[in-house]
Amino acid sequence: MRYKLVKGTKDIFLNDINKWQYIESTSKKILEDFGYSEIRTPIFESTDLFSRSIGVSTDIVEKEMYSFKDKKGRDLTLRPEGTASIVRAYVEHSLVPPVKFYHIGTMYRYEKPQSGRYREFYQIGIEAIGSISPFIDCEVIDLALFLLSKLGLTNLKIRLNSIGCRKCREVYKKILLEYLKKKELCKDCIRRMNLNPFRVLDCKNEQCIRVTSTPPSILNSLCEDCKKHFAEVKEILAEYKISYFEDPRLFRGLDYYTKTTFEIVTDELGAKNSVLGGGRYDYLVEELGGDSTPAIGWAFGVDRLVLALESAKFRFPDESKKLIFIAWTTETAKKQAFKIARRLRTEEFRCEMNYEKSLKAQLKLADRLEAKLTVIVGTHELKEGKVILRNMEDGSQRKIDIEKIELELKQIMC
RNA sequence: GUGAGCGUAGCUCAAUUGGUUAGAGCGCUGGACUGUGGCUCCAGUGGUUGGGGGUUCAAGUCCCCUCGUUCACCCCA
Repeated sequence: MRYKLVKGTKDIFLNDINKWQYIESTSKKILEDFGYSEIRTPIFESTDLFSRSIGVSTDIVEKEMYSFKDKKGRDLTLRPEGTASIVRAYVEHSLVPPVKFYHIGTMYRYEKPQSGRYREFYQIGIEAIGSISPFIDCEVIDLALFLLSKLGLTNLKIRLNSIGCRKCREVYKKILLEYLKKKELCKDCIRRMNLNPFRVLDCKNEQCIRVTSTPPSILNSLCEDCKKHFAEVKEILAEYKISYFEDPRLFRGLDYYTKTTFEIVTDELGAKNSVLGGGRYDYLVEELGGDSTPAIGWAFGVDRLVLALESAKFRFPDESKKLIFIAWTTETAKKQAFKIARRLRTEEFRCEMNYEKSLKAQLKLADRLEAKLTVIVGTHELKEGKVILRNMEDGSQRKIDIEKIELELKQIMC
C-alpha cells in the first residue's frame, strides 16, 4: 500500500523549504523589532473556544472546522485561526496589558482546496492587546505593509474600513436590510440577506455588485466614538503617507471584529488576492472571560505569500552555508575521508560524503549538491599525508596537508 | 457544498477517427575517460495508462461509477 498526501495538505522540502524558512526568519526579526514576542499555543483547543470567538453562524465554525472527540470525550478542534488561542492564553495567564504577541504556525480549515487555499496552511500573525489608541491601529497596519514589502512583495494595496461597535452594527443592519430588500439579487444573496446582510456586499456576482454599488455606508451609521476613532486612524495614516483605499464593503468573516478592519491585497495572486487580513476585536477578551480590553491583530498566509512572490519572480535568498564534499578512492581512503568529514563537521563546516559510489559518481553527486569544494582522499596522496582539494567551479585542484584542511577551507570559504 | 478542466515512466509530455509489442526528452545507473563532476556521444533502467465496471473482434482513446488533482464560485490567509 502506498500512501498519499491527505487532500489539501502538502510536503515542503528541497527547493521550496528555503522559501518558508526565509519568510519565517525575516518575519521573526522584524516583528521582534516592532516589540512583538513569540507565543506558541496548542494546535488543538476546546471546540467551544473557536465557536464562541469566531461566531457560531460563520462559515468557519459551521462547516470548516476539524473537530473530534478525544478518548475522554472532550470536544476538540484543530485551530482554524490564531487569535482565539492567543486571547485564551492572555486571559488564562492573567497577563497585564499592553501585550504584543506574534505567532507562526499551521491552521486547519475543511475547505475545497484551490490556488492559494489549503486545508492545512501556514499563518504568521500578530496581536496587540490593551490599546484603544488609533495609533496602534496604524502601527499594526504600517507593520503589515512594511513586513510584506520587506519580504519582497510589491504593488500592495490596503483596503480599509470600520465596521463599528455593537451599537453601530445594529443600526446599520436595519438600514442595510431596508436597502437590500428593494434590489434584485442573486439566489445566494437572497438567502444570505437575512442570515447576515453584510455578506451581500462581499458578493462577486456582477449583477449584485452593480445593484449594490451605492450601499448605505456603514460609516454613516457609526456612533460618535467609532466615527472619531476611524477619522483619527485615517488622519494618522495620511500623516505618515501610508496610502490606503477606503472600502465600506469590507466585512470580515469572523464575528469578533469591531471598528477598524483591513486587508492587504496584491494583484500577483489569482482569485485569492488577499494576502493579509485583520482588524480590531475590542470585545473578545471580555467575551473569553477577561477584563474588558481592546485589541487588534492581523495574520497573513505564508503559502499564499510564497505564491505571490513566485508569480512576481522574486528570488528567494539562500542563506545555507556552502557545501564541502569529501570523496575517496579506496576502502582505506574511505576511512580517512570519514575521519576528515567528522572533524570538519565539528568545526562547523557543512560537509557531505557518500559511502558506496565510485569516485566518478561521487564527483557527480558533489556537482548535483552544488558543492563549492571537494576534498578527494586518495591512497597515493595519503602516503605523503596529503589530500586533493578540488575547486568545483573552475575544476582546478591542488594537494594540501591533511592537517591544514581547515585552514585552507576557512580562507576559501569566506 | 456547486461548476468546469485534467489524470499515460520519478518529472514534463507524445501516441492518427478505437487498431499490432504505449514512445520521447529530462532524471537515474553504467561506459567512452582503469583515480575526477558539468559539455558531448553510446547503452541500460524505467509503465497494473489513478482504481473499478461496461460497450467492442479490439479501449490509453468511448460510456458509467469512484478516487485524486487543478481552476473558479461560496468563504477566507
